[in-house]
Amino acid sequence: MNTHNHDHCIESALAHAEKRCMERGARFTPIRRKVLQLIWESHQAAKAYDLLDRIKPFDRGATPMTIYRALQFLQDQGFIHRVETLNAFVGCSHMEHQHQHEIMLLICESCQQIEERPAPNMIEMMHEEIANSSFHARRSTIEIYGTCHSCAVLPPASV
Amino acid sequence: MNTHNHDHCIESALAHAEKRCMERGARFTPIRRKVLQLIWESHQAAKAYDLLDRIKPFDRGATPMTIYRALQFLQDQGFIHRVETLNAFVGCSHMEHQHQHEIMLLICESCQQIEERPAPNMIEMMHEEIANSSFHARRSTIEIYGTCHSCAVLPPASV
DNA sequence: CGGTGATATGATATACTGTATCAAATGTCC
DNA sequence: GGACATTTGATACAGTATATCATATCACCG
Repeated sequence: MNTHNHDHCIESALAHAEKRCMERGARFTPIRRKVLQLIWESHQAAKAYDLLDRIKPFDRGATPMTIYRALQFLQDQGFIHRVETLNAFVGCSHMEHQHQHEIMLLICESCQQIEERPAPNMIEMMHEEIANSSFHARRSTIEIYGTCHSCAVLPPASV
Repeated sequence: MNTHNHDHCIESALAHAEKRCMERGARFTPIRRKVLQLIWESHQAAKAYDLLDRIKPFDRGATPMTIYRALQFLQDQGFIHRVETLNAFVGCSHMEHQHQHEIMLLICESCQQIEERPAPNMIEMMHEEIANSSFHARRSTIEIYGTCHSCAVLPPASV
């Protein structure tokens, strides 16, 4: 994850989002596009007020509402995930999937990069483990903290 | 979970906490005890500022710091869990366990009651699912939203 | 086209959540 | 009973998020 063409990540995410909006008749406005682009500038989670600071050079009148509205839209469309344990947001890297709630976020405590992974077997095991309490699960938030491969091998290269 | 002697829950939790503090040489001060008691007044998650309002009749000079310090202590001791998706706190009902991080919280969207359950198999499955990404997991937050048994059977009795 | 209703943005205020800091009080232990 | 650590008091402020009303833009249809 450390050695990749990150510009491609960004372009790909934006293109994918644009396509999805077309299909759904949703409006991928300049603000929404810019916020998504800013979020994708790294694989770390972006905080709302950091995004606000970073969008101001492009949108001088931006306020918290500007950001939170865009974030809400991007979440509704499944373009980003909220990282609950960080009060922050990260780009969704599995936009092609339907069950985007059945994922887990792997959060590296060393480099802060976040990897999204589908967790179908884990979710199935969860349903088994709650079966005898007769709880009907509808959605789940799964956030795992630890050390990513890169950081386990060598000191965190660049943050 | 709806039909139980809840006074017993509270007394049991307080007694258990007191015992643990004794063993560890930690101080179970009146403030800490009161906050834990208030949290245990229901099986729903308690918000910090609600706790503040509710402690004021007993501690007129209480401030946010009063609450947050007590919450920090109770968390450190493993007496409560933070519910990340709610910014709220709930009593820990498995104080006897050591691996108190390997749990999941089942949150009923109807009655808001929260059940804590150990999730050993789920955690093991998680480790399997992340093995090929060479991610080393250290701790996890798992919060499941859905419908509890009581609410599936009959309309939410009392909130 | 031009109107009309829905959607998006601007602008302001405010609510909610959580932490920093320094001083005073209390407990612990020799 | 004095020294040190822990807890609490008190004040300020940082960080996160939403409510609300006004204005602008878009989509669609007549």
